[in-house]
Order: sequence, then structure tokens, then C-alpha cells
Amino acid sequence: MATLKDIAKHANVSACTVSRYLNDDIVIKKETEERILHAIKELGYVRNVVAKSLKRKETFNIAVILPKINNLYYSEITSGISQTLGKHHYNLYIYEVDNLNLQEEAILQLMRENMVAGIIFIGLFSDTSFSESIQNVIDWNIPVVYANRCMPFEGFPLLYPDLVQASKLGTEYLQASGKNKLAFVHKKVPDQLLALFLEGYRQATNSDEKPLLLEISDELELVKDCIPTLVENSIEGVFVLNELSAVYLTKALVQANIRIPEDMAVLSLGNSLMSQISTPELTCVDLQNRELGIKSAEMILSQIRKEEFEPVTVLAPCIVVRKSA
Amino acid sequence: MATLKDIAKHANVSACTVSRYLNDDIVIKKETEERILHAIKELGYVRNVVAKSLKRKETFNIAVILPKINNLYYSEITSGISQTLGKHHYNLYIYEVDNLNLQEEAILQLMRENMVAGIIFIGLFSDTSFSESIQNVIDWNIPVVYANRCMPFEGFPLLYPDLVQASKLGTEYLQASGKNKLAFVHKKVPDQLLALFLEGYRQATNSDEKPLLLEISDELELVKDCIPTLVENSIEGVFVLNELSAVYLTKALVQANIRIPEDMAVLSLGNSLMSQISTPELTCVDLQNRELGIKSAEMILSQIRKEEFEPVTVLAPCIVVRKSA
DNA sequence: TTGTAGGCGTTATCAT
DNA sequence: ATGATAACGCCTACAA
Repeated sequence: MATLKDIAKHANVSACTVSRYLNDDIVIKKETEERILHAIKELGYVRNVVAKSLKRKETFNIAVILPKINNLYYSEITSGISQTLGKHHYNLYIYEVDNLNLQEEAILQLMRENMVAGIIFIGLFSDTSFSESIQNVIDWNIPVVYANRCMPFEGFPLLYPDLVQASKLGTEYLQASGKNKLAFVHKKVPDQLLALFLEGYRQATNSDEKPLLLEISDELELVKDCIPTLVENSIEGVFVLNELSAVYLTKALVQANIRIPEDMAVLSLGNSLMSQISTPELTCVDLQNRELGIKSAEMILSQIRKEEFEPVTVLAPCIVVRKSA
Repeated sequence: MATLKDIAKHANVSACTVSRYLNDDIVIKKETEERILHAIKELGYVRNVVAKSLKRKETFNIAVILPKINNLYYSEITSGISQTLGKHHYNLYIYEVDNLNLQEEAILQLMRENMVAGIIFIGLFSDTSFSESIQNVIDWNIPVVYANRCMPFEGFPLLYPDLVQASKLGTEYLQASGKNKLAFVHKKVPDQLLALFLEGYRQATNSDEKPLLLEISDELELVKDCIPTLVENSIEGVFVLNELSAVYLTKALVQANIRIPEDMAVLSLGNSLMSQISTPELTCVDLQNRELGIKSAEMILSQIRKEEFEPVTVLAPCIVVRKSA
């Protein structure tokens, strides 16, 4: 493999000139340029990014740490990240926590060993230890973005969808369709998060009454257990705070001969392919996952370049109307 | 950041000893070991993999090149790869071709620049230029695996599901359920690939008659256009050679008041979450995507270690029975 | 506009 | 069992 030095020798210039020509765009004598270009082609030179990274003490690798990649929710965000990083010639590492069998600490160690240029966390570390972990990363001067989490600002860059707004939009939409008795169906979720949805409901209804709150598991078989409760409470519209659960609930409702949306409207939170292929197709609040990914990557790049950036970015959700509400 | 040298100095040994202690497991004086360990802890040493890579002329990064990651088909394979790589302490790069706006050549250049330890191609380069590209990579001594493609062996490691067997299994299953008049519904696909499915059908039926072949687009709206043809030909069972199309066709059939599986059985090729959330849930031929990923990664690792390995691996599909057939 | 020389942090070779 | 030294390929003062 030809190196910079080989090129330099072949073109009768110093390695330094070649390096500068290739990296910075400096002025160079036309004739020198031609000799360099010719040498590069002739020797089939490919630059060595590893050597460059060592010298510069920085890589062009950004790590995305997420629970699992074979989940549309995460892979859509990841795709957004990939899109932005590609545009700026950064490489993308994926670390699947559920798959990796590593402790937080070990993963972060990996980041340092590999000198990643930045880390994007997606939907992770819900326990208290996590903000400590992130603080570590920051102390090591590794740019971080924490995406997909709704939480108070604790000193590190944050990026999440506006869940209050999502809840408000959803509630308003259901009510505008004449559905006034609402239930919020959700998986086990921190109270803090639930509070955001309730706040959105409050803003939409302008009253102190609350929607029926129903906690469910994500198993298809178990979802149907909540249908009697919905019926007994003469619920007219359900806002399911998880897309897969929405799909399952919809299936169960259809099976129970409950007409959607006439007897009961179903609104899903999240707009992946799942909502589209559900029967009936789900009306949903789109949390803008790809956009979230794009913005996350931009935020990391800003940090790397030491540009100014807004440390908390909140994404505005929007309604996508289909058939279920 | 403390370096090896710092550790060495602090422990009163040479850098070389520390390096050997950390990497190879050599015999070392108990006392020396303690001093090293102590220094590492005290200085908070983290090894620099980039420097190591430069010196060793090898990285621990494996690249996966695929069309897009936000697609369950690819992300399941990727997750399998991730699982295996993680176990062996390799990092995973993702390159989304659809997103990257780069030519084949530019992507491969990227691989060389970054000295990736291996490349896994998934479902790519269907044009003729591709095998040339792969030949390039091989010439550069980069281990390669080409996954998810059914093609003759051309000198590089290959890995794909047994589509003939898939077709045979599917056909047999449908026939065993009393469905004898079958249609194969597929998106635009190379003749060569279609031939495999026909061969599977032949093996299952032991006759020269062919199933009805119906080419469709993947748009929900257009899928229903093929229903009249199915009905006119009094088709009893449909084998859809693409999971998403199967979901859409199923939707359309339900909407057309055709009972599934009584009036028409639907069999899907592929077993992602999509088949599970379809209504009715789709019986399918599982192509073993995660397994494909796991095996791909193993194949790359074998190459890296210069172990013997089987250059062509064919995965056996299996039927997963649900409701649609 | 171009060149010289040193070093990024590690490992390999050869020596002790 | 441990050390000294020289690379790996590149970038960057500083010098010319």
C-alpha cells in the first residue's frame, strides 16, 4: 500500500506538501499539483484514516447506542442519523445494548478506547445511574447527545419529541371527532412521563378531569384484557401511547366486533410502517423519528466543531390521519 | 490521558512489558503485575485502539453495507451480525447506500481508508458491476461476505436462504391444506430468482404445471388490482414472495370480503413483526434473518483469523403457522 | 510555495 | 522475565 511518503517521492515533493494539498485547500503550483495527482493515480494511493486519527487525536466515528436495531422506532432514528453523518463524512458505529451483554461502564470504556468523536444515546438508561454515566462521558470531552427522552435538562444536550404537545394534539383531534370520553392506554412507564401526557390532556380539555388511564402489557394476548374496562367506562376514544400496543389493541377491538372508529376511535403514538399496515390503518401522532435522528447528528457535529448550539431541542409532533380515528 | 508509557514509568517497568501484559497473556512477576495494575487504576489508563490499529495494521471494525436500516428485513440481519460481533469485541459500522448518495466505488474507498477488518454486503448491487466491485475488495485483502442473495458461486463467500426449499415448503404446506390451485405473487424480480421458486414448486408438485405468476407493485393501492386475476383463475392459495406485499394483499383481500384462509390462503415469505401484526396474522416461510446475520459475522471472523470456512452457506427456511394459511 | 523533523500511542524485533 | 529501539502513516510547527 502506497503511503503519503511514496507519493511525495514519486512526485518529487515533500510529504508535507502532499498532505496539505490533500487536506487543507491551499494554493499550489499547477505543475506540482499535476505531479501529485499523477503519482496518486499511478500508485493507487488511499489515505490512511487511522494514522490521521492517531495524529490528530480525533476520529470520524460517531457511536449510536440503543437497545436494539431491529425495531422500527430505533431504526428510523438511526437512519436519520446515518443520513446526516454520511453527508458530513462521518462513520456510524452501532452498539445494541440488549445484544451486547455489557455493562454501561464497559460500553463507555469502548467509546474511549476507540476515540469516538461523539456518542448518541437513544432511549436508554432509564435508571438513575445513567446521568452519572453521561457526566463521565462529558468529563472525558466526548460530545454527547441524549435523544428520545423527555426529562429535565441536567447539563447535557437533550433532544426529544414534545410529548405534552403530542398528547394535546391527540386529545384535540379525538375531541374534534366527537370523542369526549377518552382513555390513555400505556405500557409501564415512569410517572414523570405519564404526567406529560396528562398535562397535554389538561391543556386540550381545559379542565381538571382526567382521561381513564390503563396500563397494559405489550403482549397481543394480554392486550385484549383491557377491552372490557374500556367498554364499561363507555370510552369513545383511546390514545395508545405506544405504536405496537396500538396495533395489538386495534386487532383485539376488531376481533371483539367493536367498530373503529365509530364505536371506538384508536389513536396511536408513533408513525412507522406498523401504523400503515395495521387494519384499519392507524391515525397517529407522528413523533418525527427520522427528524429526531437528523437533528441528533447535527447536534453532535456542532459540538465537535465547537459551534454554538441549542442544548435542548424539542421536536413538534403532528397528526397523521388514516382510518382508525 | 495517560498512555502506556505513563503507566510504564509509574510502575517502573518498560512500556513493552505493560503492553505484553495487557495483550498477550504472558507470565509476569506477581509484584510487577501489582505495580502495573496499580498504575493503571491510579492514572485511569484507557488503551488507545487507534494507535494499536495503526501499529498492527488492522482494525476491529466490520462494515455492513445495506440499502437502508429502517427496514425490518435488513435490521434483523444486522442485529444478528451485531450480536456476533459484540461477542468477539468487534465494532460495527453501518453504511446505508440509499442514504449515502455515494457510488459503489466511493463506498469501497471509504472501507480502505478506514482499514475495515471486513465487509458484509446485504442485498445489494444487483447490476452486473457488483461482482467486479467485490473482486476489488478481495484483491485488497479485505475479507468479504455477500449475504442475502441467491446466485452462483463466483469466488467470494456467499450466504443466502435456500429459496428453492422455501418455495417447496410453502407449496407443500398449501397443498397439504387442500389448496391446489396456487399463485405466486411477486414484485419485479430477476428471472433467475423466479426460476428458483418455480423449481421449488416443481419439486413439491412433481409435475410440469406451473403456478400462476403475478407481478405486482408494492403500493397498497395497486396490490388490489391483482385480486380479480386471482379470482378469475380460481386460485385457492397465494404465496407472496415479499412480506410487505403479503401484508398489503391480505388487507386487500379482507376488504374484498374474501375469507382467509377459507376462500384464499395467503402465505408470506419472511417472518418479521409485520407478519405478526397483519390481520389475520400471516402464516409464513421464515427465512431466518437473524441467523443469516449471525452466520455472516462468523464467516467474516473466520476469514480474519484465516481459519478454514465453507465459502457458501445456505440457510434452511421453515414454516411458521399462524392464521392466514 | 515548499521542506525538515518530530511525535501521536502502540507493538515487534532483538537483545539482555 | 523485561528492556531498548524502531517503526506504523500521518500531521504540524517551524524553517527556508
